Amino acid sequence: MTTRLRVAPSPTGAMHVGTGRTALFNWLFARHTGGTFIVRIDDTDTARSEKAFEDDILAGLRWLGLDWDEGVGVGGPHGSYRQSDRYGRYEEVAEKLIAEETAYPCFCTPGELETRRAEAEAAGRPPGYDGRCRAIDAVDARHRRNAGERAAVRFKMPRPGTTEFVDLVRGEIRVDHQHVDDFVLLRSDRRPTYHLASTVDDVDYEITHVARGEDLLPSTPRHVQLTLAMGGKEATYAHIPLINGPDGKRLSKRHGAQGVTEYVDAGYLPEALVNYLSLLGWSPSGDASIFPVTESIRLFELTDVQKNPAVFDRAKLDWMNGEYVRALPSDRFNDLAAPYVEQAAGHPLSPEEWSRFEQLSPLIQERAKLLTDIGDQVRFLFVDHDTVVTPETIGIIVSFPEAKPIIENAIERLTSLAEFDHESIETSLRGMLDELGLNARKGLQPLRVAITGSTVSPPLFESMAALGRETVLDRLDAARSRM
RNA sequence: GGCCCCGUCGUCCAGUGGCCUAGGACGCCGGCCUCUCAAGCCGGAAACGGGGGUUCAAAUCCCCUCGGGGCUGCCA
Repeated sequence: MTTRLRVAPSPTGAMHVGTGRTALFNWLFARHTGGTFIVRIDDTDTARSEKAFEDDILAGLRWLGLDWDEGVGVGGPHGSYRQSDRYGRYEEVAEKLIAEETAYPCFCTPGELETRRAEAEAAGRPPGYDGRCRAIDAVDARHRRNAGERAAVRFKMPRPGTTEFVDLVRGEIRVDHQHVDDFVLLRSDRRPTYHLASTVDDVDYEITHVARGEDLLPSTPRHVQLTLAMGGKEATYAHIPLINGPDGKRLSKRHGAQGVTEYVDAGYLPEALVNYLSLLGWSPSGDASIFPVTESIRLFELTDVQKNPAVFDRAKLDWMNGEYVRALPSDRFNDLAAPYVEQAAGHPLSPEEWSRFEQLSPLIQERAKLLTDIGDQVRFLFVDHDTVVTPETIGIIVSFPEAKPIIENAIERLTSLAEFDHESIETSLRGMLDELGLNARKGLQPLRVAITGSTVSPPLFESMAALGRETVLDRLDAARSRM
């Protein structure tokens, strides 16, 4: 039997990293088993669904490299893969269940339900639906509906009864229907609820494995009973633990970035995020922590997924991203860096400016954790001396002992250099250090600040070579005259 | 409140009765290297929530307890 898995995001918000991880696990399992991965849009919440969110989610999936075989945008044998296109089908199922008396019309209004819920809670009774309309005779109910009375449709939860199923990550689960109320299938405006739409689609699309967030675990009995009532084949379930913030609470806005797009913008590489996410709740074996996604596909099993929730650790993601950035082929790194370099420069780069960057690029690559780190490291290459040699930087320069002789000596030596390359500069300036009796640690800092405007920079000799003699002397000169 | 799920270093994982004086990774601390910063190298602190059992032997099995999370909508 070939596996069919789906991810069914709801376009009521931007794509969350939790959605990304759930999608990743579904995708890994589909790829591991040679099955089919499907993307369906759960947009039955018409009030909150937005096309822009759908676009964000699809873009996020693509960015992560989670390609799908069937679904929105690629089509397939099951129609549009967008629930708002399938209202007719959901009504059809609901009516069929009413006819078979496994569902019934409910004439209670939202207001009535609300007051009864409040009463039940006050009295210490379970707040779920009390089943009032379940007792209405089917013929009477039909007359009332024919007469135009508004009704929702509720599922007749088999009672007494229990649902038992084997969850791939949690093992055997058993729930007494006593604790599951008669949930709404179709709203009184004829739109389906999540439970109906999702279950009907899973049955119609012949989904074999449903891997989703643990928050859906309590409603799984509803889904399996509904599936059975439809005469469908039960899927195998796997409930994946949620991702928490550092405080142990469900990951949310106050924990910082939670949208996949935010990670794109923050300069993360998709391979790094995928690698990191795959490790949240799962591990390939032993000690490996950096490994290609092909390795995850090879080894992934839903049964190996962790039961307990994981905390999203930004620091570890950052480290991992650095690993991936350093591992990039240099031309690939340059391509990725280009927009950040231009942004730092404030203008499109001329070929000459680009070659300045390229000279330094390997050293930048080693030092970048995030792509967004690049700008600050290269800005000094493209600005004029007034931006670098400011009153602030002069203040820092003069705070170093011997700053003045260092700068004067350097100007003299660099002016007379035959070749202005990294080796010549280094030889020359080390000669200066000897002459002044200074070690490199102390003696080079004033120059670094005068050249780059900061005490932290790429290696100095290479930076000078990339900048070119004229600019270097210009900055040193500006520094000397302002001290 | 009720129902369900979960509980190994700060964090993510390994560990499925003896190989555990509990292993790795991130982070943290210290050192080395070093022109700053990274990277790299070396070293260190750091956990089986608690209590009872079962067993020759328990992080691993059972019970209780405590703690955390989820659900409890005509949201998904």
